[in-house]
Amino acid sequence: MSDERRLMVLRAIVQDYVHTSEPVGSRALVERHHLGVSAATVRNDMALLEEEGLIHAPHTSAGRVPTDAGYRVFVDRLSAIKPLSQGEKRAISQFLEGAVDLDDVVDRTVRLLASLTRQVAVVQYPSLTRSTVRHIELVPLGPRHLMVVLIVNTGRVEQRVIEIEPALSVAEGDAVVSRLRSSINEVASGVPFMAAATRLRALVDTADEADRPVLRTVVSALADALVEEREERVVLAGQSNLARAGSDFPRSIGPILEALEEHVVLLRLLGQLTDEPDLVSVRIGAENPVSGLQSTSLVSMGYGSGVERVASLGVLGPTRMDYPTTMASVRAVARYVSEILDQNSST
Amino acid sequence: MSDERRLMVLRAIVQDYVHTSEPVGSRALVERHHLGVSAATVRNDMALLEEEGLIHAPHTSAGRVPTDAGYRVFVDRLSAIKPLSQGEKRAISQFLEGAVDLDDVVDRTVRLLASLTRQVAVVQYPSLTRSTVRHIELVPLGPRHLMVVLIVNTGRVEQRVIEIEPALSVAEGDAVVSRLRSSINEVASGVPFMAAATRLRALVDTADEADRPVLRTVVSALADALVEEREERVVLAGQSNLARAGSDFPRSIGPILEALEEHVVLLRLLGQLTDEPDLVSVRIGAENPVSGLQSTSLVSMGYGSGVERVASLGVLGPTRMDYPTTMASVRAVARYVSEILDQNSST
DNA sequence: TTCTGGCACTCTCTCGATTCGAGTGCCAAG
DNA sequence: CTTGGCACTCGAATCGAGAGAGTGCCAGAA
Repeated sequence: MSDERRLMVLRAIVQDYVHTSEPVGSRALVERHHLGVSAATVRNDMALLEEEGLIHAPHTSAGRVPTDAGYRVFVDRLSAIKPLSQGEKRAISQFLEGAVDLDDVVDRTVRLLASLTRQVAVVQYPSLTRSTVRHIELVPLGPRHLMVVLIVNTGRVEQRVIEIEPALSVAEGDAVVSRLRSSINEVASGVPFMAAATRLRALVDTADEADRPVLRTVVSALADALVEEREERVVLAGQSNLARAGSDFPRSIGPILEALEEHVVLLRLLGQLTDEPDLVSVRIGAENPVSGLQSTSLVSMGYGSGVERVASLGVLGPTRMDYPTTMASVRAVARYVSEILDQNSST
Repeated sequence: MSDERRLMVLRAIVQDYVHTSEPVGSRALVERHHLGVSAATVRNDMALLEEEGLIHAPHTSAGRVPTDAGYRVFVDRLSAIKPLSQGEKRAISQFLEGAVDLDDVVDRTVRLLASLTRQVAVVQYPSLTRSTVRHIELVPLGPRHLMVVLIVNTGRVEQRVIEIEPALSVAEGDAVVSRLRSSINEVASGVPFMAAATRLRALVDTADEADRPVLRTVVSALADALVEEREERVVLAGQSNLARAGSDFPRSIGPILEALEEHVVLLRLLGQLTDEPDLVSVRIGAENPVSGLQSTSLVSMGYGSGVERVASLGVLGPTRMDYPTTMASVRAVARYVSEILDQNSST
């Protein structure tokens, strides 16, 4: 029995269903795809596919619809990522070139991804876990306040205003601050976050007795910023695309929108990627652990500067989506963003 | 003829309709509200209200529904902002207290507003137009690159990496940078944006001949950041609330979501507030110039530190909304955020 | 004048019955 | 193993009747 053909049939079903969004029957199938067999044969194959749980009939006499498992097989074995046209590639790079800073890169990326795929785009801010400190700046704002600015090699800037005790003297304030600035940068500049945090803590103990109280406050603010979970942010775009595809969702799109507002959950989801680099990951329907997103698929990929993955981006849409093209778009965008970030962080 | 009573009837209609979301008939009206008259009398009043264009019957024999104009009259003349309970106020201030920086304030505000009103919340980032420069920092990143960091009195930080020509010499680089840093801060620190931009440009001409090329680049980057329109950003939350109230929208919620993604348009909308401070502004249905938002109402108010309005925030929902409570929430949140910002910018 | 009760009328919504059609499952023959 | 044929099933669309809610209007009361 032709395993081969059965998979062809599955592929045809997925393609047609994605295209028409209506259950596809045996007759329509043989007409649209020139499988060399008759409708009856296809029906037999369909019965088998249904037994295997790859397709499913909404009711006795309607056509078949792929199940989550069916899409899974399709994605894993029956489709290749469709390469983008030259024009599309150019459009992507042009759109991203113009970004002025990290916020802008992220913003443009998410919009680009949404308009490219006509789905909901999700972009995680480059995470700090692998980042290094580029520079730390201390700015006195008066005798009792100091602004601590942490500049990250990804281009991100993090700042805190701290209150210091005792107050800086007018006479020595500036001198103290520049002393601290240089010793802090000496131990932390160019150092990865985790290491920087421990080194800084060590610095407190070896520092000049007089500087300790202030230094302690500064370091604790920095350590705080270094492990800051808030960094873990996501940006969304294209929510309106959900409404367009509204009929694809069994219940309303409400639960989906709700889930999308739970950024913490989204982050966890994006974090669960298989860690293989340069590989598009697809999570289909109920494979998705988040309630509310069980009728959606998430196509995502890591991106970041250099070889190490820094964060993830992706798109979310109905399980009935055009996987090959969506995957192509996600991959292309992830690569271009990585390039852009590379350029930025090497300057 | 009792003008008075007719307005009472209008108010009752609005209240009932907001409550039940179904057209309200004369019988139900006299039962729920103890107007001292009979249903027939109310019917006569309704006929008049309809002539005036304040209410409208979906079809011959259904109840009446307020028109946009009807809501307008209700908001302007028939309702008072319902004060929040002590507990709600406490909850608001507690929720906002914990914010660590400006991004966090905005983020918390928008979420708070969304969950408080159960509608879509919109918060504009504090605008720079009235802001002053708190400090400008130059950080050398190598011989040919310099990071310019602009710190604003609202707590916002803006940064740019620039390429300089000619390259800084290893020997003199640091000296040049600190010379520039101090002269720049001398003219720009504490100065409002517009003034700072012109002063900086003037500085280029009076500066030491040798420093000019670098200074020119720095100043142009700063001027760029100072007028930067990108500052004009909005943050949204609570989109899922649209789905919940989905039946209130004639067409789907798609167009609304689309409109919400056009941040530029939203900003214009928020900017069109009546400028009276401390006053909640309401734009109802078709009063709203944006296509796609014509079946929604926007309740907004300015906020900001000090007396001057810095930006706006608000909520967007179906025209059929509970105006008194929504207005109360918006006002309360706007006030608290202003307070928070006040505290921050005075440090 | 203004209000009220009564009554005929209109329109939507719901329900059930009927019909139609697409698609299946199965079978017997190629 | 494939194919054509055929009976069967079940949802979707159509139609009509009936119910119900609400109005508009009128004539009489206050």
